[in-house]
Amino acid sequence: MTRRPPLPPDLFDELCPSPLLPFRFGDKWAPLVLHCLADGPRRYSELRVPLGRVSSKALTQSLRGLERDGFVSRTVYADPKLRVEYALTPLGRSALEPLDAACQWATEHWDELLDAREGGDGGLAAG
Amino acid sequence: MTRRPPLPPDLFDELCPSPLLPFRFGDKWAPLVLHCLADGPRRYSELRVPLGRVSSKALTQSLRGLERDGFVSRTVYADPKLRVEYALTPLGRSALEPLDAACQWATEHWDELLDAREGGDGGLAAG
DNA sequence: AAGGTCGGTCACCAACTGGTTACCAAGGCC
DNA sequence: GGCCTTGGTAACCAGTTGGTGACCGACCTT
Repeated sequence: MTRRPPLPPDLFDELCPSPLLPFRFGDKWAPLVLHCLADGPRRYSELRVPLGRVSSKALTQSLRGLERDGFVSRTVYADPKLRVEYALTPLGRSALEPLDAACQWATEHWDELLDAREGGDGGLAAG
Repeated sequence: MTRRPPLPPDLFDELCPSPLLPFRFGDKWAPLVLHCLADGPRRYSELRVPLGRVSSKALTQSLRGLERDGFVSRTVYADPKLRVEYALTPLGRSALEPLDAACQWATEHWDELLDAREGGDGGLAAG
């Protein structure tokens, strides 16, 4: 297992468009999970760090959904002790492209999105 | 007003990835609405045709959300009689790019998506 | 005058989403 | 032995989403 830096707790800070952009990929946490897996497999407990407010139930749900739909693979290692790793499948990796495109679009039009929201009730459509 | 063909009732047939793709843009109907507006303004009743199963309430909700977030504009004409037209704003038009990218991705990976779903319980994550 | 179309609103309701809390077994550490 | 970590599951509950059906005024046609 290559040594990669752990996922920082502030990976998704308040200004990151990912959680707020009007695109949804799967459920609430799915796009963030995919993003977390972009640079290699991660363990369940690793994923919880940057997501912060995710409950174990919600994360499990997201992961099960992503696994069921073929975006991530789940591998259990019992080497010396229990370890579960989630990794992107080729399908999941290919999905990062449109996901990133959506994220980049949101970043580019962030100001317009905020302008439109001002004077409204403060929520993106279903977002 | 240029003469454009009316929206066909079968615009979104069962095999069209739009309604099933795991990306969500706003609420359930929003991406379809945006797609319907791609080639020019449409009236409320025009939009109901291709959407088919949408209730007036749901369509209104979608449109209100898209309007609030700056994706579409709503214009009321009382010329001789009441007419309400919805049109894409520049922001809404720009959003078609990542939306189409997502749709194209889903089309390209349609087989894989179906394969993954077989043997599952038949639903895309939150889709 | 009667009925249809247009563009909705309102009340009600069922299903789904997602959060909280408690709980669990297996293994490691002190 | 006792507690922590890991990777969850189960029960409960509140909020949101979205469907149905009734209804509405303004306008047009017959």
